[in-house]
Amino acid sequence: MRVLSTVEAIVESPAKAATRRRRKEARPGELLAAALDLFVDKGFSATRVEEVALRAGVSKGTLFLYYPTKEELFKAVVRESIVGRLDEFRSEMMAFSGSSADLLGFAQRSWWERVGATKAGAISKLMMAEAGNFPEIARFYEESVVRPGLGLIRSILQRGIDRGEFQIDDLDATTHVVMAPLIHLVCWRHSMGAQHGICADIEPLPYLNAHMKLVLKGLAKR
Amino acid sequence: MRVLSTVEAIVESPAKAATRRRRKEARPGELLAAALDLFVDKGFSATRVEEVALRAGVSKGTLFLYYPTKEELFKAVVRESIVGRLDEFRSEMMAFSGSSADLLGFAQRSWWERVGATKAGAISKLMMAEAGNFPEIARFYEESVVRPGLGLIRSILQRGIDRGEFQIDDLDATTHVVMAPLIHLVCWRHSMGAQHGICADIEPLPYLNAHMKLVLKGLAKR
Amino acid sequence: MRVLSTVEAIVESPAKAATRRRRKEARPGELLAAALDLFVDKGFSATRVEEVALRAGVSKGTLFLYYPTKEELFKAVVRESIVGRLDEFRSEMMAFSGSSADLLGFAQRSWWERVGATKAGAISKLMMAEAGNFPEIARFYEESVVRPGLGLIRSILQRGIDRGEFQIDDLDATTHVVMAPLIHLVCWRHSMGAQHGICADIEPLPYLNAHMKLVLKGLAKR
Amino acid sequence: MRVLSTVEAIVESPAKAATRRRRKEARPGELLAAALDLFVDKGFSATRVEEVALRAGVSKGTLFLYYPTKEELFKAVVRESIVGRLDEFRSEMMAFSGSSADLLGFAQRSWWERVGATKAGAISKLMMAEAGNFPEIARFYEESVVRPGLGLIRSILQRGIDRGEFQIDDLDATTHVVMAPLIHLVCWRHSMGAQHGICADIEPLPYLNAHMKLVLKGLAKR
DNA sequence: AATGAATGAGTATTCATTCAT
DNA sequence: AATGAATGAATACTCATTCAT
Repeated sequence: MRVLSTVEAIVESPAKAATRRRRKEARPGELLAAALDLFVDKGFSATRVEEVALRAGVSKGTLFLYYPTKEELFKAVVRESIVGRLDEFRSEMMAFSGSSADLLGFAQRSWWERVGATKAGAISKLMMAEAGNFPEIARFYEESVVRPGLGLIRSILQRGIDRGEFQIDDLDATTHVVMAPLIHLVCWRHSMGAQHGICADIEPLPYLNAHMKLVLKGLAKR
Repeated sequence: MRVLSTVEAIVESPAKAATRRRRKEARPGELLAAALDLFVDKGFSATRVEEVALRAGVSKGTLFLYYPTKEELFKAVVRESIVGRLDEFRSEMMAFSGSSADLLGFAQRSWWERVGATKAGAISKLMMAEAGNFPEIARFYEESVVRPGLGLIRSILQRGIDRGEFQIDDLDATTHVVMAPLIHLVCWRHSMGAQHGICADIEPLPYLNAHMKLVLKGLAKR
Repeated sequence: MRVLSTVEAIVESPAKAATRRRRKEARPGELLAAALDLFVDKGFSATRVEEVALRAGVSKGTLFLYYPTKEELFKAVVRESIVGRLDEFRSEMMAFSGSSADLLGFAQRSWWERVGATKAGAISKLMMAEAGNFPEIARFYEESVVRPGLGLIRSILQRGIDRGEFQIDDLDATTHVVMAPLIHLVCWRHSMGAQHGICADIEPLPYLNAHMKLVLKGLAKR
Repeated sequence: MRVLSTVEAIVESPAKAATRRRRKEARPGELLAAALDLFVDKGFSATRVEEVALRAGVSKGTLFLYYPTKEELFKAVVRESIVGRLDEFRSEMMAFSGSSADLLGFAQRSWWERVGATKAGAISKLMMAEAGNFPEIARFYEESVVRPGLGLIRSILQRGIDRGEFQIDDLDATTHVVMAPLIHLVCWRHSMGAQHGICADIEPLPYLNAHMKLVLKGLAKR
């Protein structure tokens, strides 16, 4: 038995409604962030959905309102952490006008700042660990992340060859070799390296510098 | 300390006893081999102990006779797959008298043939995936594999510097960078690459060649 | 007892208010109709309240505004589907002046047309299925449907005996036997018979004819 | 550290082994009996598998050792309670040499004693309640129980016609009508009738007598 | 009154582990 | 030592019910 004052009726109602709506729109993001943290940390199976929900500040039931199964949640995490990032990169590369060596260095730093050093970087380790159990996701990941990523590096190397800057015998294999230390870095940081005080982590900046130095000298014509 | 009843003592023939003893001694190895396969393939949680037992040709109960928990089984798998290979390497390296470039190439090939291409190589992927859930075993792995492995590479690089063959600014970081593509190769082969028909695998030999070419040129003095 | 705010009072037009009131009065009926359909079809447990709400065109929350629990909804469905039909029958029977055989045939057809063939007929199947879980409602059903129904048939049979038309040894048992095929018909139609293409349904009219023929010949004096 | 005496080794071991084996062979039956009780009583959904297990004197997990899902358990209950019974009947009917009226009476009594009055009788009610949720089981039930059952009655009626004992217009419809009171009896006894002190049950023997009397008179030639 | 987002108790099912034989 | 039947804790997912708007 509640009597609304005219003031309440006008002012309070829309405000509250807005709050609710804002929560609802924020939920998926909050859930994905929580899930990303936990999946990366403990792996897929060892993560309990209830934990994810609690970390996102909602109840178990609410999670299932947004993602119908744990597996779908996992897929959404992978998708969300990556989509769009790569297109961004590609257009930047296209616009680059300096030497191919500089372009490669620029690409490496961009990747590190926008992916490798962020939570999204952990996805690589996650996929490494769970690909065997989720062929469907593995395919999705390879199509939408791995292949485009390799393609990007390959196109830089090709550009270097075309401009007479790089000398490369086996382009495909070399593409993999150039990318490998980057993947390795994020995998390490989110597995062994995450065991602080137990395993030594890799210092990213010196590592990235050494990587670029080695690669550029290794690729250089002459 | 169990005393055989006369009935058992009479019934059991010497031949049978010998067979059984041989089986018994082989058991742990069979179990570890089966477990390694499955752990590498599916990860720790997704592997059911019954599957391991079945693949090893024994019953579930028998497995627990040898390894009191699934975690202990996992640790035993990692431990067993690692022992002693590196000392072998080290003494070979010590004895090597050619150029440091040749030594590095030799080390890479030895590693690939004796570790990377074998089941033991899969351990790297397994540790990458499970380090977070097994800190103790991660430490063990770091101490007995990672650190010595890095040490080995580092000593080769140092040898190259000392002999005026290599020019390296940041030795520690470069050591990691040189090793990274090797770890990456085995990780890939046992995760994404294992999804035949779904994800493209890396061709190991061209990849290893490209790796060595890039690294040697990248390290070379002048 | 809620007091409308001035805003609401001003904004809400008389037309809207009327519409809403009409809707509001119609709600319980729409909900019960939807619930009846689903309960009959799928049983109590397998029916989800959300489905009921959806079918009635309201939200889940609204349903609970009218019926505080699913059980109460169920009871309301049964109660509502039963009320008052029998009194109608009774007075028609009282007024009947033909032979008792004709009266029995007339009663059978009336029942079929007004109950058996309608949604209300489905209640028998529902009660058969759920009596064990709803003792209170079973009692209610027995008192307001079964007993009066049997009483009606019984009084027709008694009329036949009194008028020298029927010969019956055990009146109570025979009453049950005469009624049984009718109950069976509706139960069947709403269980096995409803599995179109899977189970053969019973053709009602031939079945009812055969029933009447058998019963009348079986009851006839001589 | 346990020392077996020769006596134990010889005597105890086989005995115990036998006990175990006997238990294992008895399990399915015990589980089905428990499940039948509960399914009949509470319906499929309202029965918890753990209850079934406990009533059978085993743990939840053990039940799933024998039946992989609740639904499979249900199917097994239906199968077990019925299969074979019908073939039994059929051969007895074939061998019958008396009048068709006697044969019908004999069939009715046999059914009652061996099915209707036993737990298996409850299956009819169970199917009535759950057919909508288990089309697969409904089909199985109709094929293996309903159709053969109706066929049996139909063949008796046909025999009566052929021998000039019965006069029947619509054989198919009449078959249903003759069977209906029997199905009704078991449905009633396991739903409304089971609510002792709440709903009046049907007395089976007078009911069956009245049924046979009505049917025989109703079918008789002349 | 109406909504639908949120809740959390409840349940089928899995699987590491135990233990009688 | 070996077996495999039995256990029961753990967990994904459902759904009646609540409640802020």
